[in-house]
Amino acid sequence: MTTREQAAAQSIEAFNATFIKALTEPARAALVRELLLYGRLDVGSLADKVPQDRSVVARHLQVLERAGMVRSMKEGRHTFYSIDGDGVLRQLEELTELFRKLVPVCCPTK
Amino acid sequence: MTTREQAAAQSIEAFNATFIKALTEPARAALVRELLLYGRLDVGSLADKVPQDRSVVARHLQVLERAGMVRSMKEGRHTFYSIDGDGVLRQLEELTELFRKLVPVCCPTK
DNA sequence: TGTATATATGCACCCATATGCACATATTTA
DNA sequence: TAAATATGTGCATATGGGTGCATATATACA
Repeated sequence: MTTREQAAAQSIEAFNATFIKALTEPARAALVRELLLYGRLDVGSLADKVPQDRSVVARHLQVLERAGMVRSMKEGRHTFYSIDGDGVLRQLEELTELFRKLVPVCCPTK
Repeated sequence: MTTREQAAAQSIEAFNATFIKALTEPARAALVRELLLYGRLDVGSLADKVPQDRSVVARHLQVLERAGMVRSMKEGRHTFYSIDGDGVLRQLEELTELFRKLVPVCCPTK
């Protein structure tokens, strides 16, 4: 496998990252926005701020958590969610660093 | 508008960026992969390498171009596409830098 | 000119997934 | 224990967007 093939494979894998896909749904982006604003909310409070049903909100939050965008903390009957700032930043930095190395190999400016 | 509200608005806008959404479609990712491998191809050559119809490939390339992922160059009846490596890297760096500033404001680690 | 080639667009179809309801599960409180 | 509250899950439906066909547009060549 050539360097170029490796680079192509790596970058595709990186761009396919779950954490990027999670944000391409407007409803999920709206939830992220509320969490950025308020820092920490439970499912019900979030559901009050968006048009979707509580069950839908709960499922979107699960997707965001699997994607590493948010963390959850159970407290009694409530589940509080908050943005995983460090986690997101780390993923963004890795993606940027990878692509920084790839550009000279894959797609040099003529 | 508070600093926090500004930060939330900025980051949502950034994550909603077209260039991120463009890559979450497998067919488009496959086209990017071919372009990373071969550097520069016209629509027909790309269509030969993927299962989709030529019309579909043409449309995906339009999306990728609007997203700043690829550049196009018309030469006669051919349209050649190539990865906009510097453009992609710049967008990734801006996104990372923005979020780096946002984390202390929006979502500090407890 | 006329024909062939390359790409782009209008349109209808289909599929993945977002959605909401009903219900299940879990926890608190009277 | 019973009732109320908070969240999660099964299931049927709706919807957005990817898909291919037919066609339009543009360029090259005879």
